Amino acid sequence: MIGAGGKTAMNSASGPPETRSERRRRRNREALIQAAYEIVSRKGIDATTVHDITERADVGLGTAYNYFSSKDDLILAAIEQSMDHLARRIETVTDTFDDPAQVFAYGTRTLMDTATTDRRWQWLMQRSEVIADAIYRCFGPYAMRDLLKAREAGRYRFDSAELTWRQAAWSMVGTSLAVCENKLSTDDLTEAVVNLLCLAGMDRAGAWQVARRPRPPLPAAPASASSPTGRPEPAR
Amino acid sequence: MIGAGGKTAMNSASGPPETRSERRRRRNREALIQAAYEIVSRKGIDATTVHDITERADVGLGTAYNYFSSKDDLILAAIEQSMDHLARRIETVTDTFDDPAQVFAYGTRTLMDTATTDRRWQWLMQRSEVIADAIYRCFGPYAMRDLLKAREAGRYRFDSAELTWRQAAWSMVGTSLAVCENKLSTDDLTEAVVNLLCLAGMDRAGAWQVARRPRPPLPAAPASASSPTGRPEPAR
DNA sequence: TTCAAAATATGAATTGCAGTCAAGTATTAA
DNA sequence: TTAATACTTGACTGCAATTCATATTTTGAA
Repeated sequence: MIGAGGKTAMNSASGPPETRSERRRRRNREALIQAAYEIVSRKGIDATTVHDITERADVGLGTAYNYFSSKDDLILAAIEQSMDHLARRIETVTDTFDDPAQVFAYGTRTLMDTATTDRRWQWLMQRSEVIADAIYRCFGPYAMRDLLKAREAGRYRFDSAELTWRQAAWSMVGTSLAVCENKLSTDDLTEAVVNLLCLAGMDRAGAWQVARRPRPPLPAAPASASSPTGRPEPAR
Repeated sequence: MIGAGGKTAMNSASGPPETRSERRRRRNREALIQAAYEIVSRKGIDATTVHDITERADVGLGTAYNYFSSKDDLILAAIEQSMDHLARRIETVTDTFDDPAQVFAYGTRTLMDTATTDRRWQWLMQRSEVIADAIYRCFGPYAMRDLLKAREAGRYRFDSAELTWRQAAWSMVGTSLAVCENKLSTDDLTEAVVNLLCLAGMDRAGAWQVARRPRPPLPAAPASASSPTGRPEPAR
């Protein structure tokens, strides 16, 4: 599982005990999401067939449609789970920051680093309309909270957090995609963060100052969601 | 034709006279692009089939593949032509501006207005990874020139025009898409422009001042590239 | 003007995949 | 034990992109 196994762990504590069939349903659903994530990571969204996924999840083809309304729906669930997981890992680091302006800066930078470094994310970048929206939704609650905190602290100066975050999310996708396609270098990411901080209303000097601070590493990811680096294979 | 018929007009002035077959090739190519544009405008990219396009262009199905390597390639050509046309129309307006900071502001605002208002563009937003890249490339030469001019004039303050424009292009797509999907209102576009001006290094007060200036209308579009407004029909 | 080689055009056939559904299997509750 | 219900399954359907063998047009040399 990717997104930390919430349900499994909570079972003993709360909720009605699962029946056999509930257990099977949950297993199937999770297996499908996990399989989808693995195959997409390897081949990219377009080259992944529903058959690939169900085969890997070891269920019948039709079963996928008992849980998800379409191939895209299934893959989206996998993407969201992985984003959710990343958001939590980022949170454990930014929780230790003193400067509220640095929280958003670290988050956006780490997101772009991951998108351009992790083989799994690189494929996703190709279908950017899906990704951008997923980023907006999955990281949105964290990001907007961080934006607002920094504004209250007088570090940022924007009008609508929602609009600012939407623009930031899309620009991150554009920037990351460009890095994946070697149109930008990894070094440009610092400047990209600077621009985002300006978008959020910092002055340029202050933005450079924040963006240049050393970045503590993320906590290690659990095995099934680890972050292999390198180029995806040229499948399809 | 959409993107102003360069070749046709130049013929009498320069270049070797076209042979019959060159003329036919050009006619076919243009007919395909025009047909692609019309059908996509009506039904959206996904619901448009190559068959639709060749039928409308009045050529055989296979002919499309003599000119374009794939459906996407063909549709991309149509999109680029229409963007090129819009860029020129914008240029005729911004040529009259005195404040260099206003040129980029007008361009980005008009682009988003068009994307959210013109039925033809609304469909394109659905495939945003295609659009964002096309915007980056087609409007890039104009946009980066305008960015640099404004920086020289001391109105903007960014580091790399390329990066700034890339981020701006993607955020415009994200913003426009959100407006198309009624997640943002048209009124938010002014603020979106303000944020973009901040991205380019203006201070917020100055940005609001520029973004609020009255915007002269675009020159009327030629018939084949006119801008019908309203929602696209819910095809597919 | 004639003709054959080269360039194009054409649409029927191929290919490949998303999604459906009738039939089979497991689970539940009485 | 059994009937009803819920879920699983993979062969099948439908559709659209792309290919390719054949037909047509164009060209230039004789």
